[in-house]
Amino acid sequence: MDADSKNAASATDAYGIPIIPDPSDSAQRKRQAIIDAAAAEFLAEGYSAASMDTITSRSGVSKATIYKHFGNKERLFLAVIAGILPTTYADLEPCNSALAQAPDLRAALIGLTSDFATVLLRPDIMTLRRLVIGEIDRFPQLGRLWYQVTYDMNNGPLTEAITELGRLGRLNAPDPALAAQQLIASTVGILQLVRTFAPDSEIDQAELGRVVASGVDLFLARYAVAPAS
Amino acid sequence: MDADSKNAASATDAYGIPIIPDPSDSAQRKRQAIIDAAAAEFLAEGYSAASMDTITSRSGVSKATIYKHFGNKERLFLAVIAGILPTTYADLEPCNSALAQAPDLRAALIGLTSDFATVLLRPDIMTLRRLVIGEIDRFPQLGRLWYQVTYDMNNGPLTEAITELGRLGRLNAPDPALAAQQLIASTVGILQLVRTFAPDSEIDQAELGRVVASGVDLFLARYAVAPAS
DNA sequence: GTCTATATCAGGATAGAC
DNA sequence: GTCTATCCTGATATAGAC
Repeated sequence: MDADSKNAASATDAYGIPIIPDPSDSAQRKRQAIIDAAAAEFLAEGYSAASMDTITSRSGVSKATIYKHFGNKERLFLAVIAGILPTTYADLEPCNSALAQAPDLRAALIGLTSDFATVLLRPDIMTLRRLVIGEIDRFPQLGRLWYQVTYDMNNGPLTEAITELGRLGRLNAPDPALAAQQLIASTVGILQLVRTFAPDSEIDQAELGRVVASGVDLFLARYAVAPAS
Repeated sequence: MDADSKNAASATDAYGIPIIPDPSDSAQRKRQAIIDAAAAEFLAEGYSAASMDTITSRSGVSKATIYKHFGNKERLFLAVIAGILPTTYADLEPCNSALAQAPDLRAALIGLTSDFATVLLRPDIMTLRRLVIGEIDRFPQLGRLWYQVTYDMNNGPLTEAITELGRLGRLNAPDPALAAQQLIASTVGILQLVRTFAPDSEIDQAELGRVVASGVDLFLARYAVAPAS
């Protein structure tokens, strides 16, 4: 389709300067095709039942190429999961910074936890989560990676926000890290637990709102500083 | 070692009455040996990586016998897990009934959730839990079974206790089922979540007590009826 | 770097004697 | 009911040409 390494030596940019392509340009595309095919297969079948033959046919690349790139099945699996994990949580980033300044704290917390729940309950993320949990004993690295990603994306920023709200005199949480865990657990965690064992259950928006609101009220009943009334 | 079906026809009890043994007495013992060996193999390797050959050697029974008893690998797996699940939760039964009459509600809730946590965080139960979660897509029945067992053993009785405490005027929980989920989630759930992804981490009793107590305080801050003070 | 063709072996499952 | 011996498919991984 596009320029390949074969004719790359004669290609020039707008200034007539030869474009030196990454010698592994085609290799990179193949590498990505392998990763995509492998991800689909691993998510559908799990690690052990996944077949390198199936990954080979779906990727359109020969099996020998896969082994040249990734060495063996374990390394391919780790590369695939480690590549997927951070990107799935990327949707959660923006919602934390404004929390400390929100005029209506309850509404802000409900919005935050609802966003968390909506992302984390997505079927593809739940499937990935089940896969990682099931393979933790075989791949302990994935547990550490999962912990780091969820901490950086969820618990870490939330803990900081709770600390800041404490400084502002709006919350009274002696242990902000634990308070953050409690807020997550009593909102997202409840819904996640049910969905973990019931993969095909629909995400009922009304139930989501009800559980999340009740969890936020639980949190505020314990940690909110009573306004002058 | 012991009496087998071969010489059973001549065995008599204390009254001289011939003991008619269950014709499948030896078969039952073999069946149990298969289940034990299979449980060890499945818990160690997962479903797909578990080997019927390994189960065969460890059980001391021939492979053909295993297939006569259980038909195929899937049915063996389901029989094993369905057999283990209820027994692992049997340790939780007694602690619920006395809850409504406890003089010190906070202490009683801390004791209850501590017992829950101590059992559910046991490494063998965590391993079983990871296995079931990882195989949910292949065996949706296990998800329903898991839900039923945990509901009957945990959430159900706890919901009833909260309802009863509401009738007694000691709690004010408009949705007892949700309140029960919140109590579990913000105590056991937090510890379980961490251990799910960190299989080798020790269960720190001090941390357990701290998290459980804080979760109970969270629960009571929202639902306890203030005593006359 | 990439492919075709193949080595090598373990997997689940069964036939048939006893 | 139980065993021994075996079938056959599919698995991961590699050798060697281009």
